[in-house]
Amino acid sequence: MNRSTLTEFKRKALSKPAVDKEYQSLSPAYALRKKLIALRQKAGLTQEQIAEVLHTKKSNISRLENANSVISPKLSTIEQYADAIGYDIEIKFKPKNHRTNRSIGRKKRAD
Amino acid sequence: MNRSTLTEFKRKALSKPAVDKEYQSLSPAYALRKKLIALRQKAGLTQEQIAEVLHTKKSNISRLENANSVISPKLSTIEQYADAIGYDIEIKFKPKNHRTNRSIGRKKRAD
DNA sequence: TGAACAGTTATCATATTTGATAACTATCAG
DNA sequence: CTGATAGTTATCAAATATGATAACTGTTCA
Repeated sequence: MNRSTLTEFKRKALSKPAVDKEYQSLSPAYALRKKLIALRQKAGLTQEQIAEVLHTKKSNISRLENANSVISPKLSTIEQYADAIGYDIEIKFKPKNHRTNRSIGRKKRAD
Repeated sequence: MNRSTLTEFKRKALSKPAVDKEYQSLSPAYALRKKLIALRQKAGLTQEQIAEVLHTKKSNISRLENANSVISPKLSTIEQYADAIGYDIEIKFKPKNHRTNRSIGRKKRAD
C-alpha cells in the first residue's frame, strides 16, 4: 500500500517494447484498429463516450480497439463504431498481385 | 465453361424488388456482397471452388454472398474470401457529413 | 427425361464475438 | 496522498457467425 516514490520509478521502468511495428501493418485488422483510435481521438471522444452512444461499455470498446485482442470484429460492429464517430465505412478490394515493388524490404540483388 | 452464371446473376439481380435498390446500396453489408459476387465471377470461380480453397462448403459461401441472410460477417471471413479470389481488403472511413459540395444539395450560403 | 452443374435454404452443432461487471494500471490535478 | 479520468484486462453469460449436411430450385446439355 505504501509506495511513495517507488511508483514513479516503476512506471518508467516498464515500458512497452516496440515489437509490433512494421509487421502487422499489413494486417487489415491491425490497420483498422489504428484507424479507429486515430479517428476517435480526432473526434475528441473517449472510449467511454463512444460506449455510451453504442449502448455498451468502455471495456468492450477497448477490446475492439486494442490489437492485443485476437478477435476479428463483425462488420456491423465496425459499422456502429464508425457511425458513433461520424463516419461511414467502405470495404475496398485491391488485387494481391499489385507489385508496388518499392522500398518494401532491404534491397536484394537480382542475379 | 461459363454456363449461365451470368444469366443467373442477372436474373437474381433484376428480380430484386426495387425497394432495396437505392436503399441498401448505402449499407456496407449490401455493397460488400455485391462486390464479392462480382469479383468472384470476374475471377471465373464458382462458389464451390471458393469453398474448396477456404476449406468450407459451398452453402456457407452462398450464405455469405446472399443478401437475404441477415448475418454480419466477421472481418476475417471477408478477408479470407478476398484472399481466395486474389484480393486484399482495406476498410475506408468516410465522414458522414461529407460535403462533396457538388450538386448534391442546393447551395446554401455559408454565412 | 435424366444427369450434371451452380446456387439456395434450412437445420443443427460448434466456434467466436459481444455485453456486463469488476479489478487493475496510469496519469493528472488539488 | 486523494480523487477523478482514461484505458486495460480477465471472466462469464448471451448473442451471433460459421461449419457441415442434406434437400431443394433452376439451368444446360445429351
